[in-house]
Amino acid sequence: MLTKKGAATKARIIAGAAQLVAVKGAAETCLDGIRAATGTSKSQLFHYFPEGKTQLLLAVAEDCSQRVLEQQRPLLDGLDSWEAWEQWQELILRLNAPGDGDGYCTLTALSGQSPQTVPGVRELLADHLERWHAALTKGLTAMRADGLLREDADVDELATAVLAAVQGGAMMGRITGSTAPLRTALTVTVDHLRTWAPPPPPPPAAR
Amino acid sequence: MLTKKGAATKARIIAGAAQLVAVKGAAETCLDGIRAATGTSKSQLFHYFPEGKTQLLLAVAEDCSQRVLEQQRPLLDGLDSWEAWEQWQELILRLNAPGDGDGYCTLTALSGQSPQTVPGVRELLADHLERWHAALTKGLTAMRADGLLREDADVDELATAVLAAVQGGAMMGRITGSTAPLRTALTVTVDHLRTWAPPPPPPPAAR
DNA sequence: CCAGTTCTGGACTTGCGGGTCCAATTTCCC
DNA sequence: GGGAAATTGGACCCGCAAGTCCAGAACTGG
Repeated sequence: MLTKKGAATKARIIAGAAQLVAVKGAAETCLDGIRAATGTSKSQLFHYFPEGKTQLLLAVAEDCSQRVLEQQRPLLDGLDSWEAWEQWQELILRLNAPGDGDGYCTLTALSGQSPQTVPGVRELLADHLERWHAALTKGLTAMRADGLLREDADVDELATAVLAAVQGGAMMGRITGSTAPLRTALTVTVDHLRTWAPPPPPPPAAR
Repeated sequence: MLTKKGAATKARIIAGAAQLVAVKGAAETCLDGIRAATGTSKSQLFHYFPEGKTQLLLAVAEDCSQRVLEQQRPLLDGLDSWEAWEQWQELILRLNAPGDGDGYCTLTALSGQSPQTVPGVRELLADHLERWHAALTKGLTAMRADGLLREDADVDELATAVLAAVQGGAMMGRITGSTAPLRTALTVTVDHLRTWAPPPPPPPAAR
């Protein structure tokens, strides 16, 4: 049971909490801050999240995980050509720009902190990575089937490397306050994918 | 002024705090826990770190940054051959094994949390990455000079990519509880370095 | 060995933040 | 329109953890 108004309030709480977590970190975000930021009262917080802060943080993590993947669609599901990869790269860079931090910063903030604190977050993040990885793998597999990658390319490993580059690059970017590391890491890694393109066909006459 | 005994106590506090931070996270590590773990009293904590917890955490971060780099030496300073890179890879994997977390986990724990909380940590981490990056770049530059890499290789970018792979791989490993992602990311990225090796000299007779 | 400093133990204060409670109000559905 | 259920406000409690304080022990240099 949850009326339209109730659902709206709940969503508002999650959004506000995500914002605060992204800015201040999970531990430094107190319920009273969330209350103030969302124009709610303490009782509402516990009405919608009876188990308190941990449940709320978990909901925030779920929401952000969803959002992060959603923001990459439909590109993420169609990484089956070099053009698609290029567009995706640009999208990733744009999403990691200093701005709002619509989920990105929030998730990473949680990933650094809550795994030890909030039960379930670790599993959630693992699942998140898994889904992301699966999408990359799917695209690479399609490319291999299309002859854009050599038959002996290990798409699984390549996908892992790309994902690691994104995570690592983003983390370095957060620390240095620049998008350059992410841009470089992504570019280099996707360039690496290209080294797995089959050799150009020998000149028609030869062999 | 700091007697021998005093210095020992201070070091003990830092080490104990680092341990706790690695396990529970910075926010969840309370002074009383540190006190208990190091067999000290509250007054000692504030005697050696008058500014309290933030100062202590910063000291921990400094110590770990030092240690992380130190653990990689002397290999880190001699990455000027493919053999050296291979050994370094293995060392990194070993250091990121589940075990003790001698600095590794601590630093990453801090990097995810304290930048917003403890002033100075962000700068410290940026410096840490910078030094690490410089060492990688130095090795690659030497290799390029030795003809192990093509002249047009961008050693700076390559170093960034390697570093991102390490960071991202380690992060994914922490979440999934496996060293596989790091191993894969590192392997793939170092393999990429190899694609920048100059083409093998054409067979002596030919051309 | 003896001042002066450094080091140590532990009790105490204080504020903050998570969580509880209940009474009032609104919304939903019939 | 009326009653049950969902929603809201805000005062209150409580424990924990940061930080303070001071008295006493241990160490240092001359």
